[in-house]
Amino acid sequence: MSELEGLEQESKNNFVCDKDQASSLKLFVVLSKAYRSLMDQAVKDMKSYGLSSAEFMVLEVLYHRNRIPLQQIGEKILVTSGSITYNIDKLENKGFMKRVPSSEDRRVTYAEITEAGRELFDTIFPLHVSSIHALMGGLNTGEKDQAIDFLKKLGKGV
Amino acid sequence: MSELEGLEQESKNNFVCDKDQASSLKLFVVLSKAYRSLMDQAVKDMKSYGLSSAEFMVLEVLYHRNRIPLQQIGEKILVTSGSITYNIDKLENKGFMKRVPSSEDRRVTYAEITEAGRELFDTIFPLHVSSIHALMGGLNTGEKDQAIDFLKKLGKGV
DNA sequence: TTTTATTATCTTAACCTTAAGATATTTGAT
DNA sequence: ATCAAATATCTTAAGGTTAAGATAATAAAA
Repeated sequence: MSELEGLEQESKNNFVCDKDQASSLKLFVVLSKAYRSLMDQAVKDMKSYGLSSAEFMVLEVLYHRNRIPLQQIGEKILVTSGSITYNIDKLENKGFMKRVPSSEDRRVTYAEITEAGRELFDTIFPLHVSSIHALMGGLNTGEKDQAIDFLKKLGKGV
Repeated sequence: MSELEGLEQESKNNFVCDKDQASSLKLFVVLSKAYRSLMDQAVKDMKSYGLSSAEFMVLEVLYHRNRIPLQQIGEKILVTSGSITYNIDKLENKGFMKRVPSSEDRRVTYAEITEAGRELFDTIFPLHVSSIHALMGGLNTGEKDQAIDFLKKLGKGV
């Protein structure tokens, strides 16, 4: 299939931005691409354990906190209450956690990891970490530390 | 609301990974957070022009290519054909682009930017660039260049 | 030439997220 | 003690993405 059919022309764009802006834009594009390709792989890894990325993150929180109000999970992983309800329902149906009503504050429901959930996570977390580590193979340790530093600054700058 | 109700305990986690893995994981977390907070702001900016981020990206491609097969847009911005159909429909309804059937290959439909689309993008692209530039204020120019280098390596490492 | 494989677009259903708002409970102010 | 504001969870509807597959057209192979 030929791609030239008469009218095509490359770059009518006559907007030129200064060098600083250009490098900011480039950074944004490169960051997006890196994030997407890494996250795609990470998601595949989590799916291979039978968990969506949101479920994985919730379970990770529960693994470290054992019992925590639903609300606080949403704050930690930055999703809305609707999404928490949805994902907690799924994890509860799978038997990896259960809801426990608070006796102190009847508005509150705790999420509590079950033995099955803990066993699952004991198994998959090391696998996941080593999968992430492999993804980061493009940088050596010193570069990673610098990259961490830059990305922290970027995140805060917003 | 007290957060301690009897059974809580911090970190039952007894999995310890080596230092390299730990810094890979940290990098992944920091990258995710930076991406999300930057992208949240960028999306707000695009919404302020009346475009979703996907619509913005499609229009950006069209602005530079003028006319391009639908398929190739999906390849450029990494979305599936279903998503292209959805977003092209919206842009076409808004009058910013139109479908043009190829006369050479009847399977192919070109997306072609309209004058209205070009005018819109002439207006909003400089605004968007300066908005992105502001978001990147956490790093100076040299740091940006280094960050770009690292992120390229990371993206390729996958 | 006929068949087979590939390609481009569109359709549909499922999934996941958010925003808005409903309900119930608790806290704080008067 | 009462009323208003704040908080936690859930519900619903809408937006947007993907995966799978339907359809049609072209290219390649037998």
